[in-house]
Order: sequence, then structure tokens, then C-alpha cells
Amino acid sequence: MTKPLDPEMFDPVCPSGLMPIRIGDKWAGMIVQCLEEGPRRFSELLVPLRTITPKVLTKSLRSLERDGFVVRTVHAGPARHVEYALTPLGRSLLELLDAARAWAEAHMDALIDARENQ
Amino acid sequence: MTKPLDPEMFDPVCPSGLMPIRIGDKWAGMIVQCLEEGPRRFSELLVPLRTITPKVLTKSLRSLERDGFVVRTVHAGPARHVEYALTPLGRSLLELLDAARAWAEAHMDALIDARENQ
DNA sequence: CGGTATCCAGAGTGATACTG
DNA sequence: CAGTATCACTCTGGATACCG
Repeated sequence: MTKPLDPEMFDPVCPSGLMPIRIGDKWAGMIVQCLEEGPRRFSELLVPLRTITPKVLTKSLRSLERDGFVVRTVHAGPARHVEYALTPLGRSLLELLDAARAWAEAHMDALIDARENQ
Repeated sequence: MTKPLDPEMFDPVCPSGLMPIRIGDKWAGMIVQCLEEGPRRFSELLVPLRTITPKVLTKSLRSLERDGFVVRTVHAGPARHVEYALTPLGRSLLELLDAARAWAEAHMDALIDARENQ
């Protein structure tokens, strides 16, 4: 089974605002990462994303669904719950995310230096 | 020497609005590509970018400069001109652009299908 | 639990016109 | 040639509160 998501999965200090690469909207890249190990519920996603509001999470998830990256499944029952999972197409984004991470690891220092020296 | 930029370098029909990956602002990725073969002048860049306005081109170039991706050089003289060139750091973005292009070639059809089937 | 409704501030983008 | 100035507008994202 999938373990709970680390609430500190995303460093709040990490200057993601500086990142010159972006997958989808502001949160899409992080959401995709959250789904890497398996399906997650709406409220599970709120944990590592922390400062996201439900409205924005919904919007971002709907957008990922529209593009075929994510599937939404409603499990009815006494306590209904909803699960979001990556499709194969969504999984293909993970490669891109890795490329972005690799770039950041290699070059973010240089970018930050460039910004600070004026 | 570098050849003139193809005015039709970027397909106006190509649904770049659909692309889920983005480098910098709306135009930054295209600008970086324009600079791949060597330095270019402001007015040279306007040609393939076509619908960009000077104000927006300036803003995007300044942003690329701030981040250390591009250098701006003023050549004084009777007819002054300005050249923009990629730095090594800027060149490192080309790998990322390639990764994005590779992803698009492999998966954009699936994305477009997903959108159209609702 | 998994959302929606409303309102709002700021950023990004563009049209148009003008300048050293 | 290489920009700048002004204005306007849309889009994103967030605060807050409420709903089935």
C-alpha cells in the first residue's frame, strides 16, 4: 500500500517562484508528484500542498483530468470517498519532472547568483 | 555566420496554448530557440515572433537577462545596434526545450484526444 | 468528506502611440 | 533601430464562507 504523504514533501522555503520551468499550472507539478506512488484522496492531497485552498485544488485537478493526466474515481458507500490517480499519460509527465529537477539541481545556483548580482 | 530567422519558425496554428510545459514566460522558450544559432538583434527577433509587441519582447528579454540566460550588448556607432546572445546557462535551457519537444511529439496527440472526448 | 459560491488583488499580456 | 508610455483587459490564484 501507499504510505501517507509527507506534510513537508515540498519545502515552503524552496523558491519555486524562481523556477523557470513549469508543468501545467502552479500546483500541477506537485500534484503529479503526490500521485506518483498510487491513488490519493482529495484530503490527502491537501496535506503536502498545505497552503492550497480547496477551490484551487479542485480547479487544478479538473484541469489535469481534462487533459487525461488524472482519473477521478468516486467510491460510494456509507462514507463516500474520491480517489485521484495518474493515467499512463500522466505518468509520462514524471520523466519531464525529472528532467526539470535535474536541470534545477545543476543550474539553479547559477540562476540565483545571476539574480543577486543586481 | 548565422542565417536569417525563418519568419515561419513558429507555427501560428500550433496549439502552444495546450502545451502543459513552459519555460519562463509565454515567449521565453521561443526567444531562446531564436538565439540558438548565435546572437540576434531586437528587430531580428520580432520577425519569427510576429505577433509579439516591442513592449512584451523587451520585458521578456529583460527577464531572461536578469536570470543570466541572455546577455545584451550595445554596439555603438553611426547606426547603433543591440545584440542578444545566450549565455552558457541560457544554453542549458536548450536541453530542457528538447525534452519538452520530445514529450510533446510522443504525447500531445493523446492530450488532444483527451480534450476532445469531452 | 469533498467539494462550491463569491469576491477580490495582482500578474501577465496586448493594442496603440510615441521617443532618443 | 530599439525601445518606452499608457491604458485596458483577462486570467490565475487566494481569502472566506457555505453546502450535500
